[in-house]
Amino acid sequence: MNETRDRILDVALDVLGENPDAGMGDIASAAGVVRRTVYGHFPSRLDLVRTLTERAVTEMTAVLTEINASGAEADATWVEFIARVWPVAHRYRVLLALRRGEYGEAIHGLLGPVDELLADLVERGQGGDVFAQHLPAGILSQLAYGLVFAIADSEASNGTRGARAATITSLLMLGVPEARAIALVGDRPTSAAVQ
Amino acid sequence: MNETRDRILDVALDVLGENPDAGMGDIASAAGVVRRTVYGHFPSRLDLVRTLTERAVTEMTAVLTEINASGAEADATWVEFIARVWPVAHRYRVLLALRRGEYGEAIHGLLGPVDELLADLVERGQGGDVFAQHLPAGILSQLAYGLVFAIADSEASNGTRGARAATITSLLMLGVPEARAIALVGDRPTSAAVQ
DNA sequence: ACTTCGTTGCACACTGGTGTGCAATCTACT
DNA sequence: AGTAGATTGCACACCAGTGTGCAACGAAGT
Repeated sequence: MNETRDRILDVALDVLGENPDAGMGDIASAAGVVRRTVYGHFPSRLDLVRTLTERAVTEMTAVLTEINASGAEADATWVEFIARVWPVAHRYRVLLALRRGEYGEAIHGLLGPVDELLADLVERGQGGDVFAQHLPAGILSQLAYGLVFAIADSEASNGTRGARAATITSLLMLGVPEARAIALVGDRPTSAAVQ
Repeated sequence: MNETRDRILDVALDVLGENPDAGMGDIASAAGVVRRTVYGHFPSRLDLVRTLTERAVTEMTAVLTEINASGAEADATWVEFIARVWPVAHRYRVLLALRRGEYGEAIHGLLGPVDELLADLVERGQGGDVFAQHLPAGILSQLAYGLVFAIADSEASNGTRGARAATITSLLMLGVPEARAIALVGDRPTSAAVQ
């Protein structure tokens, strides 16, 4: 029923992913629809972006709270999180870009819950001497998942290679020793399947 | 003689740093000058941005080639580089934002030499088993100095604290063990002066 | 006083994007 | 056939930013 609306949302994620400054017209034609139609579903550009963001936040918080409840060590939890989020990270990478710029304020607000969950996780890791403590949890968590999205963006994201690279790199940055990091990702069925 | 021109450049770095989408008008009034005057010095917005970038590239390549010639170990060289570049990193953080967006192509091209020098350094470190090898040198170097600028941006950059944090964090990400990383920055007179 | 040069203050044309209004059309369902 | 809802095709007003043209102004140096 809302098939057009959904298609617009999907396509918008792609188009904005390639160029965060793309206009409603670009999105419309990419969705095989006329500009006017897009405005029929989303009264303003901000509405579109906001909906997109809400979607992403919902998905991510769901994954995060679920994994967090498993009670595993912080670094293992982090690995699990990246593995689960990775398939959509590339699609949602636009959010990082959107956070600066016109709608920065709005996006930032919506992303709040995710930020909090991640900061809590990192703080837990720091408390257990699993993560490094040279930076406050709030900042370190931002940098770490910013890094993950940056890798997802950098076209080194071919297949599962990117996921492994992103996981290891972010773990290193969080202060996990290289040997432990490799052991952690090595444990994972996902990466075991690679080559 | 070119005192106005210089002031415009300085101020433009500030203004664009806070909002990469700021217009010529914003820059002009921030420089205490009329929009028309800015166009007198820089025929187009791109000219302004390009000049700014060239400035940054010149400074950075100078520092990098000088330090690189000292022949120290790759990780020590990296530490030295961050320490030397840090004072201006916050001012030049715009470049990272500017790299995406309208003039991305042009900026990216100008930044080429810096990218190469950094990639070479990281590659050298990887060859000597000083840096991790889970990612190609080109990408790893980009991520590492992107990280430095990100920290410079995140207002955790109060005083010399930020420099220390940025150095340690980037070293960790490059695969340097925490103990070694701390020893390296601990050696530096700059960070020794902190607290 | 005269000239030069940078600066100013308009006015202007142009572009590209946003958001709206409305009648016409198409499609699906009954 | 008839109706409802979504989609289309235009036209429009509007805004913000860019870049230009030109006459006037002001301070410096000669």
